[in-house]
Amino acid sequence: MSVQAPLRVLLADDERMVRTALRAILGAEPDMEVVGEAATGAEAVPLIRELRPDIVLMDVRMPEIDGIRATEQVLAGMSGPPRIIVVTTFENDAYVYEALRAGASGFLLKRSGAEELVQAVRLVARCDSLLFPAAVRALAASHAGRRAADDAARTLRARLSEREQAVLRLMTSGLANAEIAARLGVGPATVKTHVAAVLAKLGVRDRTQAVIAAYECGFVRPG
Amino acid sequence: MSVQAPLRVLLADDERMVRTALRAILGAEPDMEVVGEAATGAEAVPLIRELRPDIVLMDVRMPEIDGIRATEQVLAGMSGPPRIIVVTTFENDAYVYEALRAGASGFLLKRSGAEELVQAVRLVARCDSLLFPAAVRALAASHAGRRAADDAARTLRARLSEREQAVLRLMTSGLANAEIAARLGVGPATVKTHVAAVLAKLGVRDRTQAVIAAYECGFVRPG
DNA sequence: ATCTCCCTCCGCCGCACGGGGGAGGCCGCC
DNA sequence: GGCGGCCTCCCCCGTGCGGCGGAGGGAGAT
Repeated sequence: MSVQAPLRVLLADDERMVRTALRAILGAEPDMEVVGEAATGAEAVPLIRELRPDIVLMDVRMPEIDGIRATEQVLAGMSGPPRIIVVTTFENDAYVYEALRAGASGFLLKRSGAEELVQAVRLVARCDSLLFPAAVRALAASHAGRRAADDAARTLRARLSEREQAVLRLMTSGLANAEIAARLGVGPATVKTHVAAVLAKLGVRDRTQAVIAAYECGFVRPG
Repeated sequence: MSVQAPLRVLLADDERMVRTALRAILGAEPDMEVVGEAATGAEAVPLIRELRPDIVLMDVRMPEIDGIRATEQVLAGMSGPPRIIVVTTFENDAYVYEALRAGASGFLLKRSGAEELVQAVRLVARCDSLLFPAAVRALAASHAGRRAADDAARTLRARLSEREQAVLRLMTSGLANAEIAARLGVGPATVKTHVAAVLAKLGVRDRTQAVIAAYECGFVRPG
């Protein structure tokens, strides 16, 4: 149950060393697999269409077609497109904004540590929210944010069975397992099973993290 | 620790029977106390200023001054004003909207059951968010919503000590007590103490409910 | 007909969590 | 000086939670 299919990641960066480094970091994670590399935006777009990775780490500055445009093209021309994390060196607000407008699911700085990178990939894969550098949070209120959140909620709904969604919803109401069982008219053991499934599918440790994920994904909305 | 000072509630409704009913319902709760009643808006405003209740249940339709205006006047003329829940018979969107504009913290229908009523009072007392009837949710994205949420976050910040806020913030990151302890550079026992304080002050049962409250209050914002 | 997924439920187990109660040091307020 | 709030930390204890493994039945796909 914990050994789901690994996350298939594609790297798009013009610097070979960066790609090597990313591959090393992500390859060390048992649940991730780098399925392809591209050195330019023009290379990346068809490769992504062919390989259909779960996640793309997309550099902003690339020859021929930059990362923002490549993101646009990928998202425009695919059904069930991958989640794209835009990677850049500088905290340039314009880039962040454009990346969001283009439909990127995440934004990451190259100076980020390995741990942060891995976390970001997992989080985006889990619910494709866009909440990494603080800079993004401020902008998230705009259109791009809403669209991405709705999108996230949809994919989350798709991944969870109906019963699991119901359980998650009740979890986000602060109910304990026994209370959820009473509400749904099933046994406590059944609820435990569903909760375990939700935790596994969301890739989280406990119910608190599940509730957080539900909020961050827009699966539930705060008042 | 669970026996904090009871919530001091004031009732403003022109129908005596309604007041009696509300008093009966709220009086049955060990943590609530009805400290006063008013039959008109004109009566209510000075009474609220004098008694300084935590919560006001304010009817919309009242003689002399209606509930909306009374709400405005109370909030305009007091420091540390009470949280006002506007009560009405009909799901009239205009009323909801006006109530929010006036600064009400909650909106409740008279047809609500006793359970929903006490829940609403507790929730508003806890974090004065505004999320009861589904009708409110739709409007909450507007200015009034933002303002109230900011307000809520402020009062929440005021109630929690600095350390407690830090702990709550880390809780909303999905961290366990031991991890929080590591981040803050203190012992696990200390974190447990802070967590217990947060739970008590928020009036919730466990860390999951605390995280939910934090989101609902706008203490943390989703991506 | 077989396979897979979902829903239902069972046991066992370890542990983090939360409740209760206590304690010492620090600071600011009255 | 005393009192209260905050931060720090300790004990014990019960239990809800989550991990692990198993099981049966029903629906739909191929």
